[in-house]
Amino acid sequence: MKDSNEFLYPSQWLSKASAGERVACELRMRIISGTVESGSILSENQLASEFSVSRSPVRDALKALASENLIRLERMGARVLDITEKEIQEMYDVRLLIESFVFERLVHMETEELVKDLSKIFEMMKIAIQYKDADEFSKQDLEFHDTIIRSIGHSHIQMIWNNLKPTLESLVLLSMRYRFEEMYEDFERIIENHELYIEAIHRKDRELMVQSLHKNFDDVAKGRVEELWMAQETFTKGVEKEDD
Amino acid sequence: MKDSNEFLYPSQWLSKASAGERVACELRMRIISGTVESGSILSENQLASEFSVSRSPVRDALKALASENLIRLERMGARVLDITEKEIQEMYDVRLLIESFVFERLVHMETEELVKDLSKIFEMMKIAIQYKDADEFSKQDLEFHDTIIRSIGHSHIQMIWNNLKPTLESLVLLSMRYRFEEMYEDFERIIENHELYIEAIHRKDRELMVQSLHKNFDDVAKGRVEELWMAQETFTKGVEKEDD
DNA sequence: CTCTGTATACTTGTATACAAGTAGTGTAGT
DNA sequence: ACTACACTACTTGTATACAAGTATACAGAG
Repeated sequence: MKDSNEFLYPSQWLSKASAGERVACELRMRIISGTVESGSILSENQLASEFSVSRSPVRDALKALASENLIRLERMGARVLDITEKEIQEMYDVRLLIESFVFERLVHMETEELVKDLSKIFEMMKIAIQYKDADEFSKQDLEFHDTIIRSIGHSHIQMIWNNLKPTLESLVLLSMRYRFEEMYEDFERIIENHELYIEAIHRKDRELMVQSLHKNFDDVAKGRVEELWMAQETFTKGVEKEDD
Repeated sequence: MKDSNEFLYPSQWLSKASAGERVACELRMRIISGTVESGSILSENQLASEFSVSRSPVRDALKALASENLIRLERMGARVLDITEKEIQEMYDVRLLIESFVFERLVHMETEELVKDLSKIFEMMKIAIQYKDADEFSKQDLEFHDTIIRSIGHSHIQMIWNNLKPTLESLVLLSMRYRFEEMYEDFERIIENHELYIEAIHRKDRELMVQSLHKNFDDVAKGRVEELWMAQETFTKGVEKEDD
């Protein structure tokens, strides 16, 4: 019964996805979780046979992962890059850069609609926690930030976010699965932070925004990377429990 | 003799490029210059036959352009998005965001090597102006900023820049070709600004940095978009004069 | 005339085939 | 033992083939 699902990425999320996207999502999870170790060389043919698809979708996937800086396309094969503390910090930098920019815009905008949308997502996050559904929670968490960023209608900021999002999605998925298993009490705080976040947007309180922003970032990755990497076996096990 | 080169993108720059990159670069120039108008639908087959390649490289190119927000991949065909004043302003936002971040890092770094590298590029820019080589000047201008951004070794900031760079390259190419023809006197000021830029980095003078940063941005696109679009015929004519 | 079904000519995504180039291996000659 | 050369195994990039899906136009039923 253990072999029911060998994939790290939630298969339900891929219902409408092409083979290329499937390969990309799964490969991304494996790279970020460390299931495929950094430094190893991936070849198109090898991946094609591993995922039982042709080289075309694999090529698409590799291009996508390369643009996310998870692999580097070399003359022969694609080298898996490692995700160090530095990489995480860099993503943190970019998120801070983006969301600070977004906030600055939000202060001068009508945010009523946004706050309503965020509240809805917030409620769904709470439900996901109640039902201990790490994947659903992760999805809503990403959707939360996506909604905020989308709201200012800045296509180039959106582009940056869109490029960062897949990697972040993987990180959040892995992190949340781990914490549902091992640090369930974390979620009380996570929920509080999101509530604070909404409140900050509602009140257009820049100080509060930055504060909750930092707290939120800390919750996802910062300072937790090591225990994240230490717990790979939890990630791989954690996949099977979602299907209730 | 007018048909010697129907391409907008400098063909010499593509010597080591794959067919996919060629298509992407040329198509990008056509979109940004307005040669293919916004709203029109590009199909893979049509482009394949137009560029005399197969669909595979065309697909690569379309994916690249989609990630740069120049086209949107729809169910049937790829819709060319238009580059309005708003888009230009957005790119300006991102550049300001990136380079401000970079500067903040540079202030705490050893910049001697960087200043030397920039000085070299600066000299080459001056030569390019002397020889009225708009394409070479554009290349060096891009290389100038690339060098600055690369110097802080921040892979995610680099990613953002790498995604922005192709579009910017096209914009700069078109802008510079136009100005070599019509506004040659501009270059004195452009050169001054770059000198200021180097000086700012050398002295680690944040105020001067921001100042030259703004001046530099203004030089590329801001406030000049309209005359840029008005002068499409100059762009298309301007291609043939470079090959001396 | 309007609505509905269907034929057609597109589209995309995937699979496969092929050409050209590169790393690594082994072997022959010194 | 060591160098030179060629041969094999891969690699990538491109071309082509095919399956499945979708928009358009047109014809026939109401």
